[in-house]
Amino acid sequence: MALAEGQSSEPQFLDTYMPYLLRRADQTLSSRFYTVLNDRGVARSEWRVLAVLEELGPLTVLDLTEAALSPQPTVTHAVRRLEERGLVSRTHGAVDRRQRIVAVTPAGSALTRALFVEAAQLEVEALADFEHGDELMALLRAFTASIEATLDPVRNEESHD
Amino acid sequence: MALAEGQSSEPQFLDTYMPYLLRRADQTLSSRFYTVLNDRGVARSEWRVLAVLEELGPLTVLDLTEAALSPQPTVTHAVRRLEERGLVSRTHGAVDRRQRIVAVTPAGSALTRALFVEAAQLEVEALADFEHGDELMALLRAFTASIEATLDPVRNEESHD
DNA sequence: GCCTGGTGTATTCATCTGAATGTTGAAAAT
DNA sequence: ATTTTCAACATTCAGATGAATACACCAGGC
Repeated sequence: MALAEGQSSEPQFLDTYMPYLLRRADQTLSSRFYTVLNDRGVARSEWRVLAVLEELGPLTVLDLTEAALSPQPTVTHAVRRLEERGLVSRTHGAVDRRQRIVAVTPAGSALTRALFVEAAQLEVEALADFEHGDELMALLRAFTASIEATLDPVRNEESHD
Repeated sequence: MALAEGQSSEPQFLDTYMPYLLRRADQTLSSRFYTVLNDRGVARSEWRVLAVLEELGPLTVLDLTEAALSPQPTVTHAVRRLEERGLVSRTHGAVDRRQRIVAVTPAGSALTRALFVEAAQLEVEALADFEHGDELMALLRAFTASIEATLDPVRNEESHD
């Protein structure tokens, strides 16, 4: 990949552009796990829903949307497909009948835990040669919290009710 | 968001799962810029192509695929759409006539530089309240390099020819 | 009760994505 | 030169995505 002619005006944009660095790290790290998902016939949006449900327990669609970092229609579609495969169930909310409470079924939980194991293995391998994994995680959590505070300075409390 | 009943078996998977932390940081950080892209009618895959071309100069489709972190068909589609809008040009490779050399046009360059400005502004705002931006970036670069070395231990050299 | 405004979820539909495959050209072997 | 093999890119097509919108239900005022 030979370098080009002019282009000295924007010498180092990408190398100091945080979203690019984050995405590049994610992409590089996750590529092998995406192969696993493809082999299991699980879309990435479905994996995100399953992982969050397994981790947090039954949730409404809106809570799922926030936790799974996905738009609400994407979550609804993913949940429908997962329900058709018997991996999650949907029940009407008791207090608010508009809400749909989504929960993993035993089959869904088994699949998700199996994926957790594979994901954890790949993570261990990836972090084996890297000294500062804990430090990086701590910085990422702090960074995310910082941005959320900047974007939305009002509600510094969550799930307080 | 009340917590659920059982689920103490996997207490903290997501909070120590690097891809989730990376994605969460990216998502939170990039949400406002995605609004900018939507307003400009630029798909994310197109933005990635434009940004890389502006940064690195004319590239083949394969080099674009690597740099833009996108699958080859996605890049080809994005390039076709950008060409239809007059934002990039495609010429045949001189040495290898299978190759297509993709380059930004002046119009594409102007648009991309405008997007760079907006992206940089949002980045500055996001990093304003965060002390360890440089440290985080350095760790991300080192982490990505570490994974790449793990995945592909052979070629420790790139663009050496 | 009946509106009216607001929130949670589903649906629609145009578009994007990407796995699989095709096409074209280069390179090596004979 | 012809064949074979491989690499670069394009195309196809089934499915995923997500903005816009519709629908269903709740809550407050009357």
